[in-house]
Amino acid sequence: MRKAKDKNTEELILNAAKSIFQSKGMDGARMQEIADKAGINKAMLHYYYRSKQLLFESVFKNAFSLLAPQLNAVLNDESTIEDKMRNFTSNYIAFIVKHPYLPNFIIQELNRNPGFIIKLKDNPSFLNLDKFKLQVEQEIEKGIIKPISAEQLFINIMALNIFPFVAKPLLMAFTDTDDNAYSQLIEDRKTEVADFIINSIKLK
Amino acid sequence: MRKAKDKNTEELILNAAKSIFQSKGMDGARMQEIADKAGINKAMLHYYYRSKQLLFESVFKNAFSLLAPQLNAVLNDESTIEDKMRNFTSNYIAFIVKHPYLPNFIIQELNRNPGFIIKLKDNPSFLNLDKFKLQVEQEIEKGIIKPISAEQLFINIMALNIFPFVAKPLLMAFTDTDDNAYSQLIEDRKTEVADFIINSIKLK
DNA sequence: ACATTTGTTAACCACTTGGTTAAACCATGT
DNA sequence: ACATGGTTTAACCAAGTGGTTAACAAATGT
Repeated sequence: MRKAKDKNTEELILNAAKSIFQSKGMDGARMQEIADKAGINKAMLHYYYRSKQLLFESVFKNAFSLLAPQLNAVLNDESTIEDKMRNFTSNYIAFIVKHPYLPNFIIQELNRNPGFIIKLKDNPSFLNLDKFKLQVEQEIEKGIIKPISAEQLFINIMALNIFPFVAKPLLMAFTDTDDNAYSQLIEDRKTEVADFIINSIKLK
Repeated sequence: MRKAKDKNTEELILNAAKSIFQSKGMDGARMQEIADKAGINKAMLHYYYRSKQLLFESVFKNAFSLLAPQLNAVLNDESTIEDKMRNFTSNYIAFIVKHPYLPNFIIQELNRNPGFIIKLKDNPSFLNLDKFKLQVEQEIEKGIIKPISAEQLFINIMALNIFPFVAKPLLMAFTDTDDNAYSQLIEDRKTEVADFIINSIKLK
């Protein structure tokens, strides 16, 4: 029974920590609150993760390893850029709808501690734009899409997909929508964003 | 001499608070650190602003009142949508380059406390999309631009302009650029973003 | 000149913070 | 039965935290 119990508590802590860290950030989170949420004693947090910093890093790496691979999968598959866009926006928005705190959490904590990403870059499964870059250049040469820097295109894709989640309260106020209406806006973006990008870069 | 000294200290505090709050957020900021940065005693912070919360709100409102009016000015002027795009992206990116912490600060703190924006919405100078919405509908009807919801277009504009600042560490890692190269990418976006939007929505 | 108001300081305070400790608990192997 | 190992707990701790206080300094009004 020992191993089962171990994993249970450890996971209990990690889930509670994820929930608290992602909604309140490293600075706003309290170890006691995480312990309460996990339904265990505060000392257990330190027993399993030694310190707040290490517990936080576990949560962060966990979150990052959810967000990044999907990017890689799409960017490196064999479909055309147009198909990539339709595939990606639809899948990615659906994914973030299920994990709405994730992008903001990662962005916020990377801003708090930019050096943090250096460790992640060493990981060989870290996102690599080379293949996508090559494809963009080839499609430009073939006259399929208009000239554009692959980096700029990539930034645009990320911006259009992720920003509406990160800036939700601001955009809700500016567009004067309530929660339901905003969810509908997001839902519409699953195709809107792809259309917007393709319209912009495709040569007819 | 009293008034001059008052304003001096008060402003000293506000500037120090702005700097600390914008880089560390409400939770990460320490009153002592703000006092040190302002070169005054910690008690002065409370003498002038009563509490951390009130000092923070002063900084926040101050920051917000910098970011919002420029949006309003562009959205409500008389130029065509194409001109608006070129004008806006160029001006707004130049503005944020000068205040790089601003968007992230506002977005982060609004996520921490979404109810916070309700107070701001009451302000009559708060951003209003009605005129822009009308213009979009008119240009669609005239066959100048393709059909698109004004809200979606607005979100796209905001996303393309602001996201590269908010997600800078992440995008630097993904595009594998250093600080200089990234600044150049941003610089290029002053025209790139407008082109991207106009290409997408303009009918030829 | 002097009383009053405003600005500034150092010392202090109650409370919260992340983290520790020593003792208890409990499943297991012998 | 009992020793052993990891697991869990309550109580504790030092270092901060935002905030207060009482005394002092400086300017102002009369």
